[in-house]
Amino acid sequence: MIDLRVLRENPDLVRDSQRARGAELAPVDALIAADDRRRAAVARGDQLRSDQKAASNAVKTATPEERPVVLARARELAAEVKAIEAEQAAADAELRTAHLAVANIASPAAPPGGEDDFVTLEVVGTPPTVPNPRDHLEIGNALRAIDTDRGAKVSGSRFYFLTGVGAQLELALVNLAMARADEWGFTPVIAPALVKPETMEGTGFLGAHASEVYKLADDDLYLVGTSEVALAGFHADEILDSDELPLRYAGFSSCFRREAGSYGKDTKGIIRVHWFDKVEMFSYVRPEDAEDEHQRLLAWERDFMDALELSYRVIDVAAGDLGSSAARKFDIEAWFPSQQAYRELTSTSNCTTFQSRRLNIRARGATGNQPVATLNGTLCAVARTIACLFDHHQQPDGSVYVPPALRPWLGGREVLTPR
RNA sequence: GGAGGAUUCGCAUAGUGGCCUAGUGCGCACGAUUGGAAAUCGUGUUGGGGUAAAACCCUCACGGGUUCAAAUCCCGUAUCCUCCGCCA
Repeated sequence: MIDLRVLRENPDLVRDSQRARGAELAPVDALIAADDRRRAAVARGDQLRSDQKAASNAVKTATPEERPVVLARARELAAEVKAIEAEQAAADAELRTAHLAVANIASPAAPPGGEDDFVTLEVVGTPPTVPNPRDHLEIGNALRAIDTDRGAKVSGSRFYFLTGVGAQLELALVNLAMARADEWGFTPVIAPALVKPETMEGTGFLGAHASEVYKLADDDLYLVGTSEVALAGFHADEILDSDELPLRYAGFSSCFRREAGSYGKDTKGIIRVHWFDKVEMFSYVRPEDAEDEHQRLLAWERDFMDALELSYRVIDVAAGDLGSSAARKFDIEAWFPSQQAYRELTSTSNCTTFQSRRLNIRARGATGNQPVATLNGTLCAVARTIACLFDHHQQPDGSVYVPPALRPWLGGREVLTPR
């Protein structure tokens, strides 16, 4: 949710953001109107309640003669209060709906435009030159590391088994990611993959992308698409101590995505799947520290890419391609030789105070209690990272090079060789 | 899945229809006292809405209901605890 005070004082800031996102302006005007209506309803309701309270107090001090009159007046006011409260509840609901319909105010620094209007900030490393590169699935099959046929048999399309060295590679990546995060000061967390509707809504995933989310109808629970959801919900309805910020968590969980509307995209292999495991970084910071923290998260993501010896580029995602919660987003896209293309491996978003308003997360400070800023960043999305490692580090002889950082968890192996 | 019990301002508690504008202790903050500290004493200390600032309104797990009036009575829900059943 955006800050209604900002909207009241500077509505053009919000309108500019909507334009940059390529979104409609109507929801902004609807929100302004709903805010006005609600405040009017609150003022009327408060006045009536005050009157009714006075009338009710008069009942106990009334003499027996006065009592019938006083009581009648109190009854009348009670009925009016009941009516105005229904009106106020309707105005509240209307405001909430209008409020949820407006995305976070995009950073003025975010490039305007849509998916293709990103700005490349940096290109790191040199893409390897592999003659006749094979894709990750061919390599994974040869190594008996990835089994999508049996994944499909057991669970359907976009499912897979990791077997043998594939399974070990997942554990190696997760261990490396968690060890690094721990060094950087993150609290390691194993997070639940099932969350309540209010948690899912609070993180902004039930808006435009609701069709991406799996729901368990019988239990009123959602499967998370990222541990960001659980890590954001972790401090919901809490007032944090300003002095203990920043709070940083590295969460591991399975992630589930319906991938509705992505038919035909990345159907081969494990780049786009319905389920994968991920280590996600999540920070709670003071609002004024959010931009610096965003740069730190990006730096940590790059550090991990560097440890895996991948070549990649960093892009500044355009306003129109931001999630509804994000004010700014940087993606790291790694080079896939078989596709001769950069593909997204990590993504870090600055959600400013948008999520914390929805989830009611504040910090106690000198100027009162204020919403905190939340930021998230992928440390390692396992399946896609394995796909990239196979593709990127394939050797002409069919083996796959193992970067030193992963070797401690792979029995010291320097290369993976088909048996 | 079944049977009981619990949920009050950071923590512990008091509170069975109007004097609750929620008391007390601990903790915390500030001040007094002190050479400095402890102890002691005093003051303050839930959160939100609203306003130019006030006034004012809401908040006793949450949602309904009864009543002129609800922390208190009634119904439902959630969470936690104990026991039974099942179970990795």
